[in-house]
Amino acid sequence: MDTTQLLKGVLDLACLAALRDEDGYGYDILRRLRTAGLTEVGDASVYGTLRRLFNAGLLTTYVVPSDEGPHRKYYALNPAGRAELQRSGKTWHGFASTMDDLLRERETA
Amino acid sequence: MDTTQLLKGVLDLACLAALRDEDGYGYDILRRLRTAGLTEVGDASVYGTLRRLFNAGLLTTYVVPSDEGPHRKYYALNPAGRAELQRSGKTWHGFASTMDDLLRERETA
DNA sequence: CACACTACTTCGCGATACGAAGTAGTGTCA
DNA sequence: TGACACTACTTCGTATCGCGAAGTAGTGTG
Repeated sequence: MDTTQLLKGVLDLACLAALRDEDGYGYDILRRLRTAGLTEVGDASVYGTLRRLFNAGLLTTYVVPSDEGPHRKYYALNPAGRAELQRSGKTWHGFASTMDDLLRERETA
Repeated sequence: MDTTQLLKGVLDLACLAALRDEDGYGYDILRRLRTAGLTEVGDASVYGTLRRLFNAGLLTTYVVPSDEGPHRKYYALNPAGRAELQRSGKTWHGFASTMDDLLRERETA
């Protein structure tokens, strides 16, 4: 189900969104998400999600050696990833506004 | 973690919200949620969630026999439930706006 | 040389939403 | 009378997912 994915799989969306404007590697995306406000995201969750998105054919990947530490596995959105980002972004907004309706005082009803 | 609960357990919030203005029994709450827009919620999920909320001490319950079918197990918010509704409602809004920020075009950055 | 930070992987756990199936009461329609 | 549909709830097994813990490995600092 789509809704099922949404009820939990918000991290997918978040990772896709974090990659929209710029390629990034796992550790960096982790920082982006935490900076953005998802302060409690675990590192393993992000790495796992990125791998899942890659396996789903939504991301491309390439390894870049780094002078200041271990190599970095970069991820980038491919067309399918962008499509998915847009699609599930819409789903999210729909879901969020449904929840807002539910939470809004129903005095007017 | 709180965030963990949020990432998936939105159904809890939805059920609490559905009970805010009026007591309800499972099947009815299922309809409320579906009417509200959560069209794909499974019945077992709702029943399970209500039982979980009850076990967590957030709901009271009472059985009412019905003339037009099987008995109905009503649930009602108790003070703890109302507190939780408000608390996790806030958490939800915070989370939702974080997601909106992430999804919003970051051109201004 | 110990430690901290970066960067990623693997493993196992717990929570949970779901589908399927079952039980049971009422009403309808032939 | 019997088949069926709708209401109302329960139980069971499954899949997914986010997470913590642990491990590997490279770099820089005290």
